[in-house]
Amino acid sequence: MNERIVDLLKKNHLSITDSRKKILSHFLDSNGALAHADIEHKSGTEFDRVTIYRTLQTFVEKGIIHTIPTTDNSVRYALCKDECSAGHHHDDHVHFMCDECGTTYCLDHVTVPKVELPAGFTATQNDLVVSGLCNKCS
Amino acid sequence: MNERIVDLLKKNHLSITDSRKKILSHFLDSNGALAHADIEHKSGTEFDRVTIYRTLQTFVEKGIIHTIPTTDNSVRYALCKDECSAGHHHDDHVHFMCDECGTTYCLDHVTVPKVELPAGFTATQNDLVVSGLCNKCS
DNA sequence: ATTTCAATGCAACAATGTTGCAAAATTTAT
DNA sequence: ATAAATTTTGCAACATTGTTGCATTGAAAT
Repeated sequence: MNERIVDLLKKNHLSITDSRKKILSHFLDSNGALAHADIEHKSGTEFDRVTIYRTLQTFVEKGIIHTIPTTDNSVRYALCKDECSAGHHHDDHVHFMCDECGTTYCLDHVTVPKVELPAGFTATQNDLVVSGLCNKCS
Repeated sequence: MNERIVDLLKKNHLSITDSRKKILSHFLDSNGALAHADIEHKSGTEFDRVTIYRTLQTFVEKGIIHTIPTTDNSVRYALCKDECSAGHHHDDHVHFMCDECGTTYCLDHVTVPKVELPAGFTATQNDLVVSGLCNKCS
């Protein structure tokens, strides 16, 4: 587990620091997506708020995590699949937000169907946000 | 134009006030979606910030406008189609965000294809967020 | 081990959103 | 049309969220 984290950081030419290792492990531990506040609570007073912001920013830039569009417009992050972190070619994501418990799931196996766009519009990324009840709440 | 606004407010049992009329007209004037900040700028110092927040909240509750999930997690609002404002049965939306100019378009005529969900998951709403270049920026 | 460079913590700030309450405006009833 | 009842607004104060500059600390390279 710890090796995987260190590898991920090395591969992206990032210094291996406590905060980065801890924050990455939070993502690996949780099956869902995390908001900044979640990480702040999980970490207690271990790290400065600013450090968490900057770490998340760095991870997004490196393609380790990605932001998720949500219906309640709260900022959430989730681990990228390998293909995503490799380059900066964005790919499509399907996410499920539970209206009851608020958990956000990444449905990686579901493919986003391509949609027809009006003339002159070109798409580089498709995000499908499905909301409803998850398997635990229904 | 003004009649349509008054009708819309009356239909939803809302008092007809300057701020509501003005904010609604901003939505009718713009083809895209608006953020709170957009409305604040368009309105100048005419209304208090709090009034704008509360007006938008009210409109969302009444189903006059809806929030849009965005990739940059900024809160945006757009007018609902009639079917949407009628009841509170959410329906599916397709939105397009231009990476260049940031304009958000509601693509009402595009239908969201249903996706297969894992067992135990039930969907009540599907939002598809497509990003790329709009017809003006490509 | 020492230098070099990157990352952190702190403080201060900016933006965004919320709440309570009195004043003003709108609607309803007389 | 006027007065009472209700809703909406503006103000103030506050809470949350996110950003920036800079000195200090820690990691990496020589």
